[in-house]
Amino acid sequence: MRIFNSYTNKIEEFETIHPNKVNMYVCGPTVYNYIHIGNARPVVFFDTVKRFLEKKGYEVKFASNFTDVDDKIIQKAMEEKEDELKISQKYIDAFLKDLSDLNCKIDYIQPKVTEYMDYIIKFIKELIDKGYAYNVDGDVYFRVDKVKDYGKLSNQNIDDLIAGSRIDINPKKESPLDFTLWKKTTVGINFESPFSLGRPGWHTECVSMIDDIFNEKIDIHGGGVDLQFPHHENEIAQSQALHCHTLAKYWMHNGRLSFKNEKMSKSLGNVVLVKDVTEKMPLRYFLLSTHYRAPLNYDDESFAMYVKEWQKLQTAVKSLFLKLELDHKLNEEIEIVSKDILAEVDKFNTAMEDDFNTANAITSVQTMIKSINQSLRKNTDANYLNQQLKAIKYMMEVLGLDAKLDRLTEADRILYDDWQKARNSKNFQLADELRSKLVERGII
RNA sequence: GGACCCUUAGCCAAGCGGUAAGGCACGGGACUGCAACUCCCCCACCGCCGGUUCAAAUCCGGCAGGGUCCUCCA
Repeated sequence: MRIFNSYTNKIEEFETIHPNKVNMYVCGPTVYNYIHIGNARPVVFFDTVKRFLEKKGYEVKFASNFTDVDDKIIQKAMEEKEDELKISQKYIDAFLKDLSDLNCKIDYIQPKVTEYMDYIIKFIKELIDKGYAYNVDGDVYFRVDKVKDYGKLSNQNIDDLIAGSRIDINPKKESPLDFTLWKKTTVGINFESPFSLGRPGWHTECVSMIDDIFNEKIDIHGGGVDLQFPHHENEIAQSQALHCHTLAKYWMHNGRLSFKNEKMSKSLGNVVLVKDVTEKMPLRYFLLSTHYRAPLNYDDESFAMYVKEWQKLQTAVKSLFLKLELDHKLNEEIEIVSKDILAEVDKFNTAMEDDFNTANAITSVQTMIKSINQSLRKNTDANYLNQQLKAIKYMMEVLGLDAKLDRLTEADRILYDDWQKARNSKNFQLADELRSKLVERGII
């Protein structure tokens, strides 16, 4: 398996640090609002990565944080005259709901900044003790020029960064590039620390959590490209300072999502929230339709295409499942031995192993769909149909696409029989009534 | 000002030196009680110009257009 490593800027053979074990971390949301579909891209993508690694037999330890201490949350809390923790909890719940709707597994480790305060403080203290951080009147900054290779991940050199720096000059900092580890403040939620009453800086949160949860260099660190600089660069700097390593062996960054070729942002007023998109599976399908590193553009016209494709996919899988059920021939334990099906599954896996090329993997899904429809037209034997079902289910599980295949109840079978009888006796009015019942129950 | 990326049919999108995957739409057939679904066929010389090569969408150079990062942003 090959993965593009943003740190080295190369496609590399994937080798885990420990045999058969993958430790991975993805930067999670700052919970001050509902997430939009751009936020959903890394979530869905890395969920897919995890699914595939697990299918390959890796034991995956996956963590993704909730930033529940942040200026934006404080601001929101003041606006809504609500307690900050309530605000963040509200949006954590909403986030998890969106994830479930997008069929993302939510059983991963979910650290919150508020629950990690002791550890974060200890982490900052250690940086100060080792001379990598300094305290100025209660504010603590990280000394960037003490770390060599700063800028390697985002491929920028320090001199250019300083020259192009548009950050307002902060006289407390030794260098404009130094970033905040601890901010002295009494506004909003704050915590006691040896430095001052205040709260931690964003860049130190993830790295502290990783340090505690994994206790060593991890295999994969993921997030959106926009986090590459400065967030991930700063995480690496802190890790270099304390542990002399780059925090993660493979750094993975997904490309941005735009809306009608414009940046999706609140200021442009073109934000599409996940909760407002009713077609959740098509959304997931859409998010995986382009290679994760490429930019992805959302507009209603192209999204409609994916809605349609999803329906086609779902129809085929449901029909196949239904046929086997009605014939009492469903066999989920079957082994795939048919050469053409094996070849397609193989092609699918090859695409996924090639830096998670979901776009090409989806091609295999479509090929399977076509061949399923073909065999449903013919009188294909149940053995082959069961193998096809097994193959398509495997692919859909990896991609996290759920067609909701429920076993038929006795009542369902009777309903279906009655429908067929009505049709055969040309009682079309009754047939149509029964058909709409079947559709309603999601059977056909 | 610095760093970097993209441009493939009407639309979405693979490919990454060996002669254009796939999907949607369109058109032509078939199936069909009506709907829907489905099947078969058809559908591109890869932004423009030049270079390297036996061979280029794929490498190099120039031009045009679009975008990203350097600042909170997934």
